[in-house]
Amino acid sequence: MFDSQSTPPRSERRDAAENRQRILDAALRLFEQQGVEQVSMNQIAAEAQIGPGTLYRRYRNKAELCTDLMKENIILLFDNIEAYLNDNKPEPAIERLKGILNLFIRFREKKSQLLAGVEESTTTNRSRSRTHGPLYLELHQLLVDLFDEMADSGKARPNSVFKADMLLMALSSDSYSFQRTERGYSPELFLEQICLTFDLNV
Amino acid sequence: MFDSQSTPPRSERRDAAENRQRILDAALRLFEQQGVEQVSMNQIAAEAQIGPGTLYRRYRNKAELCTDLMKENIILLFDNIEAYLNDNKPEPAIERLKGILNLFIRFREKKSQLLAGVEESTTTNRSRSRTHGPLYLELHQLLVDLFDEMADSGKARPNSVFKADMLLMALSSDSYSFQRTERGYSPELFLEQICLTFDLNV
DNA sequence: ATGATAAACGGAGACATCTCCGCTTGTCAA
DNA sequence: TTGACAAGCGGAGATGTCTCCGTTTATCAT
Repeated sequence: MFDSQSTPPRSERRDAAENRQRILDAALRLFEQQGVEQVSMNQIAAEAQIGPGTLYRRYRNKAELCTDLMKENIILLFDNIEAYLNDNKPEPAIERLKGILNLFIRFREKKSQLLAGVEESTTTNRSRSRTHGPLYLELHQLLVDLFDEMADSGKARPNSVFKADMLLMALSSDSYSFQRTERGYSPELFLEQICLTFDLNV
Repeated sequence: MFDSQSTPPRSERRDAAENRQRILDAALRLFEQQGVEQVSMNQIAAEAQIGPGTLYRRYRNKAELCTDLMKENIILLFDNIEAYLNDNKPEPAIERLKGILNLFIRFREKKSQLLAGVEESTTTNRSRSRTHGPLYLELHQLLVDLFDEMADSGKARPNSVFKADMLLMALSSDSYSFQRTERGYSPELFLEQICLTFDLNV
């Protein structure tokens, strides 16, 4: 699912592989020192001792780089979710949904900076990086399935795709960090409010 | 409410006023020709025949410039809303809320480009232009009041401030244009889905 | 009028994004 | 091996954002 660029069709050239690693190392180093936000593509190229062109050949923007850096963590997140879902099969869909939201919010807390980097969408970028990344798509599908399951044994069915879109919007870096910092919500209170607002209660 | 920079404390210098007009004219011209997105601050400065420094002195970024260009339209929007609220005092709060959402969506349709410009928030910009502009704040207050009114005569009360934040998030340029273009919703269907999702029904 | 003063100007320049294209280098078939 | 060639490299440069600061200019009290 997430190996689309780490395992290209036919073997990566040796020098290219080395540069990839240099980039990843350099980025991680700089991100730790100065914060994701503050580091420019230029700096990363310099730190990795490659030209800007080489960097941009591989990653069209910082968001893609961050996504690559997060790959492992994203896989872990989905492993967690899968395990959670397996352990809680008998729970009602709504309960499992809450569980997933909880896992995602913890994930967001732990990796807030890089995750913000992943979702960063400079208006200049033609493609909607946020909504088209694997993280979004995968989560979206998960939510849609749960909403559909809830609707099956329920009454009226709001369009699950739309509902999932709105929920992910509400959980976006932008929204979440606004609520955390400006409105002063804790992760727990935030989740509670989300449940109230999106009608996710027993 | 919106005259904070068009009527400064003590009279604007004559040359400054002239430049302001040159900027506004130039921006409008270029925006029409090439689309808001495509026009750079540089181009605007050149077209207005002023230095970049002069442009940035007045508008810290394109979003501020767009806000200024939208001032009249924003005032008109709120006039419309006020009129609507006056004409529909007896309607239940939920009905009035829908009316407002409808007005806002029409507004968004009519001025989509400039409005996207207003909400543009390059991640580099420290200040959250979207959530701190007068448009957001005013709308937010309106929504909060209506939610509070609904809660008065209702049962449980989700935090109105939070709910309003989420609703505005859902109505943001990002979210709206995604639903319009990628999900293929018409303005009417979008509104309907919003009502379903946020539990705004008779 | 005129001079003091603060506001406004403008453009050089620091730094960022992103592309283009000639050069280099790994790879694989022969 | 080796040679052809696609893949990869790199840095100059186009364009953009945004700031700094020496210079100009409008305004107002005198």
